[in-house]
Order: sequence, then structure tokens, then C-alpha cells
Amino acid sequence: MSAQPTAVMPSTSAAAPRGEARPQDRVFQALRRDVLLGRLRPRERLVEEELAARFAVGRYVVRAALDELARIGLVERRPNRGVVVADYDPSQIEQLYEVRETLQRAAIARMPLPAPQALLDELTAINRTYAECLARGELDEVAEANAAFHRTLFGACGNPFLAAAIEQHWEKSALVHGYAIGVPALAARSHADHEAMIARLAESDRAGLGELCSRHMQPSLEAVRKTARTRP
Amino acid sequence: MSAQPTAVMPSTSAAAPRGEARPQDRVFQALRRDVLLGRLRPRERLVEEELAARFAVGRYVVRAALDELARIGLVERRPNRGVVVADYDPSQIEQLYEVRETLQRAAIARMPLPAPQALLDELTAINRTYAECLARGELDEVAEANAAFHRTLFGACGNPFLAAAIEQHWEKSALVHGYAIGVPALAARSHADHEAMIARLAESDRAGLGELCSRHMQPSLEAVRKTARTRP
DNA sequence: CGACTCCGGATTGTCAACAATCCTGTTGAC
DNA sequence: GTCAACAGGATTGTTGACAATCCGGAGTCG
Repeated sequence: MSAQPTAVMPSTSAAAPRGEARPQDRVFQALRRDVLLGRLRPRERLVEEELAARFAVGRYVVRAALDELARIGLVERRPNRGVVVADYDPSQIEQLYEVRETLQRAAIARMPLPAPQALLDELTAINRTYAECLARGELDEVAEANAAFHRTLFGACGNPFLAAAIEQHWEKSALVHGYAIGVPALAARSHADHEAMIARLAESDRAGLGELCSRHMQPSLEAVRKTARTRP
Repeated sequence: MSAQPTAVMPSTSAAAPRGEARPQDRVFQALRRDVLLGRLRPRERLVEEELAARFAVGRYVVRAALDELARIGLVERRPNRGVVVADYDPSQIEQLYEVRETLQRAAIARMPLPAPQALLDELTAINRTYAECLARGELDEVAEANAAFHRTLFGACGNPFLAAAIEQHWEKSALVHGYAIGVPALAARSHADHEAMIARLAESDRAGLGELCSRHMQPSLEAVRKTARTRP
């Protein structure tokens, strides 16, 4: 009885597509946005009791949310010493991007082509949302659309574990993306890149897509390098 | 003040090299071994209160340990429905191994060669421990030495994020390794493979090391395939 | 004058009890 | 006989209070 081997999918993040009414998810999302939009700065300390008061919730919930944030690498837990917002130095960001490029190239190499029309349509729709929100200046929504585009694109590689690894490292470098989106020129170029990616996908140009995705990561990486030179 | 940009290293697991006296780490390790050595079977349910009684500890500690186990993918949490031991079906294991191979090849491609003598010595020492524990039939220690070998080898790739990703996926497939170690022929072959890897490393044979590492993963994968055919 | 020790405040780690949720076996109607 | 609603028990989610730990500064000794 009950020998049904139900598959255990790799759970990338807590982003279930449903109601999301759990209090700890609400706190998690709020803190995540605070970090990504710069309201909480790197190396800034997060005190559990303050957050519990701010969100009108028990400290246990805050704790669970912080655990989740630590899991995806946005904050760091020091045992008995609390939680601080993660602060990657430039060389670490270079290393992180190196891994991301490796994973993305692997995903593109394994992606079934030609891509189904449904995928192209979905990506096109997401990128339209991206442009619309950008025009309205809703940076928060732009970031979400940007994430959705990459999640959908690399989720189509056919290997859930690979897709999960890509998303995981995307989250880790989310701080950098957040910065890049804030610069209008970079955001506009990003939108154009996305369109080009859809075109490569439509014409089954695997090599071109790989190159495009790798170059797509360069501008924000370059911005980090420049900032590093300015503030050594 | 305190603008020192202390590096935030990617924290792969809670395996700090120190005392490890935290109760939740003790429970975590104990449960981890139970899963890896087969004392807890796939799809088996883990009830918090039972574990709390067994380890003479509060339910909170069990909860934290289970969270950690879920984080590395050995158990699965279903909200409001408890946790069960993870159960990957054969096709998922194939996908997991595909990602592992991709990551390992990337690590080998970036590994600084020639390898420092200290690394060769460390790997040799670990592999000796492997053989000794295998001879004594201490499977638990064999598994630990096996993990240490791979952690040390791929940790030398120079990119902590890449090393962390490799270790993370190693943990996810730990169940498969545990099975392979239990088969004497496979365990012996594994030891020989490790020696060959050290040799390739010593002579800076990058391509040979890559091939060797990929082939090194095949036997346990093949065992999974066979088991799948036997029990469909 | 510098280094060491010890104490106080702040913060995290843990516990036991309470509330919400889910699964199971039973009952009743169609 | 089958299906749906319903209670009962079991299990997880959450809370507030208590204990353990760590950081910083006052005080003391060399």
C-alpha cells in the first residue's frame, strides 16, 4: 500500500505558485526586497527582535525567514552573533559569475531545440512586462520580470537540477542585478538582449544563444569592476 | 568605522572544522548518517516528537536539524505535513549526475596546475584512511573519507562557489554513494580510481583527470540503472 | 601606560505549552 | 454499495518566557 514512488523534485526556493499566506514567507519576501533594493546595506546587522516588532510577528517567524535568506545567500549567519547582510567583494563576484556562465552554457547545450512555441510566447510576454514596468519606473517589478525571464529560459533546459543550480546562483548575485536595473542604459540594453535571445531560440541558433547569454552578463560585471576601482 | 569588507564565504554546509558542540548539529549528523546508511528508508516519515524523545532534546532542535537536512536535499518538507526521507527516482539521479559531471569538469578545467605538493599529500593521506577503514569494515568512516577526498580535490579548483556547488550536489547524491560503498568490488575500484586521480594531478594531465573523474561516477550510476530494471 | 580580568547589557539559542492544520476512520444519506 | 460530510486523534506551526553566549567597557595589576 502507498508504494507510489512520488517524485521528489529539487525545491529551488520557497516560491510556490500558490497563495503564499505563511507569515514567514511574507517576512522573507519583505526582507529580500529590502536587501535587493538597497534599503538594507551590506554588512548591516539584522536584529531578530527589531524585525519581530516591525512585522508584528513572533521572533520564531523572523528566525525562519532569516534562515531562508541565509540559505539563498543574501545574509550570513554567525552562530551566536546574529545575522548580517551579505557583502561580496569584487573578486567573489567574478567567481560567482564564472560559475553562472558555466551553468548557463551547460543549460543551453542541453536545451531541446527547436524550442516549443509556448516557450517563445511566454518569454516574449515576460519581456513585454519588463519593458512596461521599466517605462513606468516600477523597478521592483522590473527586477521580478528580469528574474522570471531567466528562470523561464534556463528552466527549459530539461534538467530540473541544473535549472535549480542556475536559479540559486542567480539569487546569490541578485544584489548586482538590482544595481544594474537601476541604471536606465543597462536596463534598456538588457531588454534588447532578451529579445535577441528569443530570436536565437526561435531559429535554433544554440551557439549564438550561448554567446549572447555570456555577453549579457558582462555589463553588470563591468559595473562592479568600475565601482571596485573607484572605491578600493 | 568598521568598514572592513570582511569576505562572506559561500557557506556550503554547517560543517565548521571546530568543536561542533551545538545540539542541532549533533542531531543533524545523526540523522544524516541514518539516512545515508539506510537505517532510514526513502519515503519514510520523520516525526518531530519521536526524534525529540530519541535524542533527549527539544522539538525546536529537531526542527532546525530537519531544516538543515531539507536544505541539502536529504529530506523533503511538506508544509503542515511533516518531512519524509528523499526518494529520487532513477531518471532524477541521471539528471543529478549530469549536473555533477558538468560541475566537476568545470572545476578540473580551472584547477591550477601543477598541483602543490601539499594537495597531493593530503589526498594521498585521505585515500590511505579510506583503504584502512574499508579493510576494517568501518563503512561509516569509509563514506566520510570518500567525501573528504572529493571535497579536497574539487576544493582546489580555486573558485569557492564552484567548489560549494560541487559539494552541494555531492550531498544530494550521497544516498547513491552510500550504496556503492557497501559493495566491496565498487569500493575497491573507487580506491584505485582515487590513486589514479592523484597520479594525473601529479603529472598535470588535466584531460586525463577529467576523463577519470567522469568514469569514476559511472559504476554507482550503473548500479542504479540495474536496480531500476530489477524493480520497475 | 599597557594588558588582563571581570562584570553588565544586549542578543541569540532553547524550551514547554498553545493554536492551527491535516489525515483517518466512522457515520449517514442517496 | 458508493459517496460525502464529520468528528477524533495525531502532527506541525507559533508564541512567549527562560537560559546560554558574546561583546564592550570599567577596574586593576604589572
